[in-house]
Amino acid sequence: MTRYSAAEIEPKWQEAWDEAGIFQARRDEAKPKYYVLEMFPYPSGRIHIGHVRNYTMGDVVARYKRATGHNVLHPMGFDAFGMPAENAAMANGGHPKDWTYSNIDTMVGQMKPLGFSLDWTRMFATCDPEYYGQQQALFLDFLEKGLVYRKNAVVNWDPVDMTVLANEQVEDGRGWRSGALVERRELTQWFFKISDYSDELLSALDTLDQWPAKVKTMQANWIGKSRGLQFAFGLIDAPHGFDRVEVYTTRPDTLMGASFVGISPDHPLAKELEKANPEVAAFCEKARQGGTTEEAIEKAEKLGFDTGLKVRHPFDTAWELPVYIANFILMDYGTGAIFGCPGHDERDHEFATKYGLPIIDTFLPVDGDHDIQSAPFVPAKSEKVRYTRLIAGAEIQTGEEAVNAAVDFCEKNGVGHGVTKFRLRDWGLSRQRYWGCPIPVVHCDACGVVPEKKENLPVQLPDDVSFDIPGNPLDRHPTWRDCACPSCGAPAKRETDTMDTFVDSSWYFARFTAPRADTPTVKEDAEYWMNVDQYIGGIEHAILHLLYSRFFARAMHITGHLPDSAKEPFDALFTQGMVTHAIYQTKGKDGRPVYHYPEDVDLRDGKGFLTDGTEVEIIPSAKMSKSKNNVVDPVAIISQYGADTARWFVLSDSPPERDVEWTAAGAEAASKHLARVWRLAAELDDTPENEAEDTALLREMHKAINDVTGGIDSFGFNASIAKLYGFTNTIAKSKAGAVAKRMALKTLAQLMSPMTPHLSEEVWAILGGEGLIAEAPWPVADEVMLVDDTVTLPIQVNGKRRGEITVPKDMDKAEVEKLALADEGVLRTLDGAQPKKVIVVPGRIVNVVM
RNA sequence: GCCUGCGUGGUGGAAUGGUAGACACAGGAGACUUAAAAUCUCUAGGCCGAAAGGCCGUGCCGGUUCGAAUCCGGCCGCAGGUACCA
Repeated sequence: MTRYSAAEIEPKWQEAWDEAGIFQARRDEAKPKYYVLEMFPYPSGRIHIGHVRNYTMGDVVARYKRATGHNVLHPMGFDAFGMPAENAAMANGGHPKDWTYSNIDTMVGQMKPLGFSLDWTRMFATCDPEYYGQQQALFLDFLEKGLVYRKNAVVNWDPVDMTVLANEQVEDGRGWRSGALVERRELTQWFFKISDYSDELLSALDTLDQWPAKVKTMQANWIGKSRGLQFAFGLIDAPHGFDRVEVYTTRPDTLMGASFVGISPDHPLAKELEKANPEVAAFCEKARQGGTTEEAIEKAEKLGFDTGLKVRHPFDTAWELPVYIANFILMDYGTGAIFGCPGHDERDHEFATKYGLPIIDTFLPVDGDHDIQSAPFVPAKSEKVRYTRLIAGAEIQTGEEAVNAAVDFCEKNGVGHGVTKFRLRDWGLSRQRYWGCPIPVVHCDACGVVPEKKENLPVQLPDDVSFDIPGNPLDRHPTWRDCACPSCGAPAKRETDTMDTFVDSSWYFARFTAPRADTPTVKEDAEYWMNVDQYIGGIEHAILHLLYSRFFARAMHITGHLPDSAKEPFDALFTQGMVTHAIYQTKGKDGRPVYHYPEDVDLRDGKGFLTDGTEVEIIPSAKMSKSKNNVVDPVAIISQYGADTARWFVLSDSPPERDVEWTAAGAEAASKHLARVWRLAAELDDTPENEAEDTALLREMHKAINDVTGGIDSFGFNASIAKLYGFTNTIAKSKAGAVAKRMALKTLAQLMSPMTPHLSEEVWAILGGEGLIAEAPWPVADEVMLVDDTVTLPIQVNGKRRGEITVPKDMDKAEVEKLALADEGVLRTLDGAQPKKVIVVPGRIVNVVM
């Protein structure tokens, strides 16, 4: 070989690793274990550059940990259930199963050439009956322990297609296929009791010291612990059985600013009024229109309906407040009823202004005024304010203090009681869809809801289904539903709801420890491999997936499937940024957006055109998403430059946690650099030794070991790569002898090996390294070689740099000050003036203040 | 709407209280070559200046500090999440 050829060396070394079987994980008590896991992909069809970035990061960690003596588990699988497979079946015919497994084949075929150090023998897809059967077993165990139950909850209902829609399928309040106005409709659904663990899931965040602070903050806010007052307003002239309206408020201190009571359209009182009053019924119907997302509800126009009913204010029985039905109050939150305080709440202010309700202040800025009529006064709860209509506590106090005082006061006076509530709701897992894990229960006329027997698991999905009409094919399957009641044996019907795909991804990390076992986990394997030492995935999973997994680990512990120590299953978390790309969109005949692949769009002068000349609308920087067609296929880069170049390239430049707008500029340069490293090794001559040059090179080598290792340890792969560029330049320019250079190059190959494993093996072999570099121990920096004797200090005058001095590392402050004041640039700037003060920060800087 | 981040040259980015722009891309100049490719060398934030040097500069406005890209307050823009996309 006369030049670097990725095509020649990469398959060769992949074979060598395979033959040595070094990536197959086996329990070995003699070594510390290390479990590194990247969030497994959805099999959308082809891998995209974001996957390459994600899995390369994981592979760097896996290879580095292997080199530092760890017994590494690094598995891969597929999150294979979900809507896109059904959408594909609807759009193009075919079966979700075929579509999914064929995608998995393609993606595995694309991943293997990248040379990831994965234990492929552990691979599974969540749609394998072997996997989801064990998930059904978990479900039954959870059910037995009271962790699962049924209740009503709202879904997006498409009244034309007569089907439940996912939030994604609701566009501007209308069904994506029918175009009909979506309504919120109640359905009986299965729930996990995650809310029982709210407090624990919140407080345990403090123990996750290797998680990003932002993820913990997001989860804490999501769980949303609040202290408030629950009390009842007495209704005047209420319908029979409705003499009270129970409300919950986090701001009881503003009770004297109340101007109305609002109830949800799904509140029992609203439903009662609806029966007798067609006007109420019409309003409630309108109020139920639109999707179920928090965003849709919050952003919708605030609508209210005055029921004509009044309640008495608890502290002034002569004070009557009107009762409104309002579309922004959800039955799922709190009690489904609120009191409105327009003076100190944006939403209530908007509502009061619209319906001409009074706006009353209860507190104002400590010194100053605030025009409460034109805008609400909403300071942070921690800020001190001056109360004008005080319930309890000091006149001037923080909102927080006032809330506590008000709760105490109300309790003493028999107006309700203080309660702690959480925003976190129970996890609805029912999906009215085919391509998911069947919920293993049976509905029997005599026995009710009966769990399926474990020996009958898995409850398998039937293959003979069609997607030509909307709705759940399991509901209309002629025979699949029919079964015998596991309890009494009478004919019964299977549950046709399947599980949310978040269930599938909430325990796959545990399954990887024993992927073929005939129980969900195996004690010895779970105890040995858990926890995941390093979990790596997208920030988009910061809340739901991670919170659900934390709950699941607890539930699996309770049901005996995970040890107590695995209740927090991910020791360290790293959230890598997303790879974003512009979306190219045109409008179809029906006015709906049509998305175009980047490779089909010509960019000229900031505008994009299709091959037929049509201009496309460019939506900048969005998460790569199959449904938006803004994905970039890495195959072109891999086939042109090889896997190592692709790996090196996705790690260079951008810090791993940051989002990157994808651009292929620079792949060429990455490839050139790898070729250069290869050439340095291949063309190593036999220059005789030269002590000064050799030592200088070896010093740089130890610094490189130190810096590159530090970069990998802290997920600063871009920083490691910058150092590796620098070290390569140093070697190339060095006049050192062949012995020192060989040592430096072998070290360079090792330091690069987590990123560019194939090239590193090749260079290692060329230089006569022993065995596989993948099995060589990681180099260790010699502390002595890292220390420089002198240091260059910048000298500032009034914070502006005017010169620099080079001094011995440990020179004392007074001496440094003297030299600094003698500096030419300093003297020129001082221009004879006496410095007022000189600040010397040893080893860092000198600042002269004049 | 709400929660969480992010914003630095033509571009990706470095610097987490101490020399702003490391390293790299694109650019410019040059060497080698008949030529090209490959490789190598130099250059490079903006403005003024022949140079020495000076002034300005990290989304915008203000503050703290001897010193702020970094800390604090307000604003603008972008991204992620918002419980049925995964």
